[in-house]
This record gives sequence, structure tokens and C-alpha cells, in this order.
Amino acid sequence: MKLLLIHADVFEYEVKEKALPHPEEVNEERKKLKVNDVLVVFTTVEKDDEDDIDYVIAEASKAIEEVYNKVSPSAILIYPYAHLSTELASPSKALEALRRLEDKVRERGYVVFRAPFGWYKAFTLRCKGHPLSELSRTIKVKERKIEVEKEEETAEKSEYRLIEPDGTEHHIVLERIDEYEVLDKYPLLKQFILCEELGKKPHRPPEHIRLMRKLELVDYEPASDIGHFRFYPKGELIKDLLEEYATQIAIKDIGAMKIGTPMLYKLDEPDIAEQAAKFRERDYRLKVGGREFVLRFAGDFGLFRMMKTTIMTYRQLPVRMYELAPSFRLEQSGECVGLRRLRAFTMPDIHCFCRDLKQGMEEYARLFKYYAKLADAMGIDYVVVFRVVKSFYEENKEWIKEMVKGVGKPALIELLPRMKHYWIVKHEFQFVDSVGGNAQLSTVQLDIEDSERYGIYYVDEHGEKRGCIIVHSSMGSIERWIYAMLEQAAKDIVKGRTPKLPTWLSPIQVRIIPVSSEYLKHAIDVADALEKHGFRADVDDREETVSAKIRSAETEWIPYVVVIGKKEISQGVLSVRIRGKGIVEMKLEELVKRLEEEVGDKPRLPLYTPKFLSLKPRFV
RNA sequence: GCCCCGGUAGCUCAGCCCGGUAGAGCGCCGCACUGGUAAUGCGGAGGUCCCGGGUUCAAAUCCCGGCCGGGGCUCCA
Repeated sequence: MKLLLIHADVFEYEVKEKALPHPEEVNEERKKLKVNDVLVVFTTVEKDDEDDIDYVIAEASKAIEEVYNKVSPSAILIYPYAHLSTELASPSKALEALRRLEDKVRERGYVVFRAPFGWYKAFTLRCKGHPLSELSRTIKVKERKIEVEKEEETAEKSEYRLIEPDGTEHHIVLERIDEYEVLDKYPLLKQFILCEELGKKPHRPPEHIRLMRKLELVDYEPASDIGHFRFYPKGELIKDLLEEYATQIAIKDIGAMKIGTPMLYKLDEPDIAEQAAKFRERDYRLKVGGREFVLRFAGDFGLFRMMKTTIMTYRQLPVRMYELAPSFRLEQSGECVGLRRLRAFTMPDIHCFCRDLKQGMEEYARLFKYYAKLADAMGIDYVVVFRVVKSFYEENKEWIKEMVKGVGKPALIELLPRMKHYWIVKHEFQFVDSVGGNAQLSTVQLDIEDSERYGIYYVDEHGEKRGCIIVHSSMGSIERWIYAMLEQAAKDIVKGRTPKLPTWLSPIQVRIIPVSSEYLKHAIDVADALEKHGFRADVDDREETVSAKIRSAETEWIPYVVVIGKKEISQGVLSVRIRGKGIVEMKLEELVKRLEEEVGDKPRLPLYTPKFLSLKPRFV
């Protein structure tokens, strides 16, 4: 319900013609009215209000009373006014709501008039023009819907199992997790259960917020919306490396085809509207040229549209599609915490279109395996959670156990009594951060409902159109991986160990420090040699002492620091300070070999900051 | 959305309780030092104390209102 409240010196209306086929009946005396010193309440009853009229009436009368007390008019006039909203309630419900609102306000002892409903009316209004003379209120039905959903969830409770890396299965009851000795072996999993499943949230801000700024990676941007971040050069480099690696896994390992689809969709397109409806108030909407659009909150929008007109035959399946694109979700303002949850983020999504359940399960296991590879490459320890429809689990237990064994980690299994969503099995790689909070990284979902509902088909052996099994998946947002990487490092700080980033993701992999400007040329030569091999090396050419330069390199978490002076030049060796380990003398080739081993097949990008430290601006 | 906290130099913050010329560290600039594995020394520049109103001889400081930000809670097909 929308209310526009105007405190008027005078308000006068006169009924003209019918605006609806069956307007409210009015006697002669209600056809014309003139009131002085009146609070005019232009009122629009909206579609959503029908869900809980009692609530809306109660809130609206409260709002009116509140304004009344502030401006003290001598009367109230409720005026039906359809033009405050685009989603109107049905006329009968609207009239009912207005009548009840009138009664409710009158009950409270005010002088109330109500203009007739369903008529075109002429009116004149003289607004008093004081600061409180023009106000608006919006009343939304919400609370009750949520309660209803919660009831449904608790109605049928899930059972839980724990599968150890060797395949041993345990029944567990979440509320009694302290009683299971087996869980003591897996503290991360236990913490995850406490936080995610039992709702015991941490009370401290996660460490990555401090680190992302300290390392000059990422920062808040107050000029944008909440949850939209700025990336400094080093952060942008990490983001690009991760995107590159995600793409590499998608294309080379998984064999997907990379596509691109629009960011913006028409809300009046039926399939878009249907998907958007599921998301309720979590999407970004904008109006352009009188048309309503929605920003993509997932990759499905454009992909499914594309697949609708794609001709696929049974010989081509599984068809795997990959997209790496920004998504936007209007998460609640209070829920956006650093990089843990954003309103704008970059999603690598893969969808596999399969012939049958068997092929779907094969694809599922492949995705599972390669998503684990990404986490391993980043040095991130994660928790595995499967959510499975019970009957499916009983029949395919071994298939799940094989995956669990493959990653060598225990898995929590939630058994759902029956199908609740479109998937029959899904898993999540969950991360537990330095303060005990958690976030989902990647997920794979096996959708066994026929793809026909999306209008997606393939042609079978007999030339017939058939729906397929869809495996939906996301490698997890790039920003969230950065969160996990920083939090993983923060856990080392807590344990008193030297925090590090994986070498392939370090914005500067090698820092060369000449002992004095005399050795600058040699330092540049070493940096150039490393650069030729595809590594990122810069030179600290500032007029500082060696100690000060070492300190800078350490605070930047640079994995290799090379000091070059007289000794190194005469002996032809490098003095290499390895982060967290100490100083080792080695030849340039040995350093290159180490870097090759550590970076391996991961992407290599050049420095995003100047080669000479003296030329680098300070961002934070 | 709700609750709590915050906004003072580029950054991190002190000063506010108890009103009286605006502070520190880091960073930045300059000078000296040609340096050996976590901070060389000295000097300098830099401020709409978030905005508006009120109280007062006088407001960064007290009061009221607002804006912005952060955290927590709720939520997360």
C-alpha cells in the first residue's frame, strides 16, 4: 500500500463519470465535498496487500495517526488514488481495504471522510506548504510470508550423515554434535556445522577486510552501492588470474564452450519474469524508456534463452556451456560483509546438458573433481557438504563416497525426505573463515526435472525431440575466492605462522633489492631475466636502507626477495629470502626452477604495477 | 529491514566525558647518509574536525535533526 499525505488548507472534490464498470455506489451527499484544514491521504492498494490485508490496514492506520499527531489537522480524508503504483490490487479488494481503513481510523476517534471509489473526480487542493505538509509512506506485506515458509521447512526434518574420507558412514544428529568423537578429527567441519547449520555466528568482523586494504588489493567504494568494490592494480591482477584459471579449468579440463550473454533483461519477457519472481526483492531493477529491466542475478537467464534455439543431437551430449560474467544481487544492506557477500560479483558458471541420469552423474563427478582442483591450487581448505534426496542417496551411496574419497576430506550429508527444489543432489564446497564464519564457494546441482520446462531439447536416435538432464554449477564467485584466500592466510596469522599468498597469485612474485644505487643495473638485469620466464619481478630502486626495503617487501607478502650487492655480483649467486623460511643462496636458474614448480600450469600475467618501486603511487 | 558503533590530515587514530589558538604515528616532499636481510637521521607541507540547526561571549567537544559508512541480527530459490 502506498500513501501520499498532504496537509491542506482546503480540499474539494466532485464526482464526474464512472472510471470502472461497477463503481462504488454513492448517494448525493457524498458526490461533493469541501473540507478545510484536512489531512488528505491519497491511497493506493497494491497487489501484494491482498496477501495480508489485516496487517496492511493496521500499519496504514498507525502511519496516518502518526502524521495526524504531528500536524494536527481538523479532519482526515481518505482518497482512493491509483496512480502511486503500477501493481494494483483488484478493485473489489481495494475497495474493501479502503472501507476497512476508514473504519479503523474512525474507531480511533478521528473525523474521517472517504472519497468514493471507481469514479473520475475533479478536485482542488491547497497544500499548506510547511515542512511536514507533504509526506509519503509505503507499507509492505512481508513478515507473514516468511513465517509460512519456515513452517514448511520444519515440517519435514532432514537427517544427517557423516562420511569419512575412507568411506566410513556415521549417523549424526546436529544438535548433539559435541557427543561425536569422530568429529574431533575434523574441526573445520564441526565449526561449519555450528555456524551454518546451527546458526552460531561469529561476532567479530572477518580479517580479510583489513587485509584486502593493507595489501592494496580491494577497497570499498562509497560512491557506488553497498557491496560494489574497487580493485587496485594488485587486486585486479589477482582477479584476472583467477578468472583466467577458472576459464582454463572450464575449457581445458571440463571441455566446456565459453559464451557471453547480456547483463540486462526485459522484465515483461515471460521466462525472465518467472525466474525473477523466484528471487523476489533481491534483484536490481531499473526503468529505461518506460520499460522495466532486471540486472542478471545468475547466468541462467541468457544461457537458457540461447539453448532454447540451439539444435543439439544425442551424439553431441553432454554439451557443456561456460560463462564468466558479473551478476548482481540486491542483498540486504546489513548482510554485505567485506568480500564475503557482495551485490556485484563475477560468476564462473557451467551448465552441462546430458542425455540421461547416468550421463548427468558422470558429469557431476567431473565437475566435483575439477572444482576441488581450483581450491587446491589456491591453498584453500574447505568443507564438503552434500544435500541429497534420501531415496537417491540410498541408491547411489557409492557414487558419492567415490567423490568424497577423491578429495580426501570428510563430508556432511543432509538427507532430504523428499524433493524440495529442482535438484535431486547438490553439494557445496564451504569455506570456514578466520573468525568461524562461513561462505559457500562452488556448488554442483543435478537437475532431474526434464529440461522441457525451460524449452530446451535435444534430438534422439529416432529423430525425436527430448528434454535433457541439466547439471547446474558454479565455481563460486571470483571475489569470494579472494575472500577465502585472504581468510586462509589470516588463519596462519592467528596460529603465529607467516601468512602467504600462493606464488602464482602473488601480485609481485620476486622483489629485487640492490644494496645501493651502484648495483641497480644488475638488479634490473635479474628482474628482466625473470620477466622473460613469465614471472613478476620488480626492483626496489628507492633511496632507502636495505633493512627498510626488506621490511616493505615483507609487509607486502612478497614470496621471494633477492638482495643484490658486491658479493652476489662477484660470486654469481643470488641471496634469496624465501618468505617464512629464511635466506638461501642460489643461482638464478635455481630460482627460476623453483618458480616454475610453484606456478606450474597456472596462468601467468605481467606486473600490473610499475617495475620500479619508486614509480608506484600509494593507493591505500 | 532492525539494533549497535563510527565519521578529526592521503591512511590509522588521539583529543570530546569536563567548551577556550587542531594533535600523533605512518605516508608524502626536501636535505644529509651509498646502505647487507623487518623501520638511518633531520627538516617541511598537509585540516570545511561529515552536513544543517540550537545552546553559549566562545562548539571538533554539549543538545536536536539529517547524511554517509561499518559491524551484528534477520535473510540467502
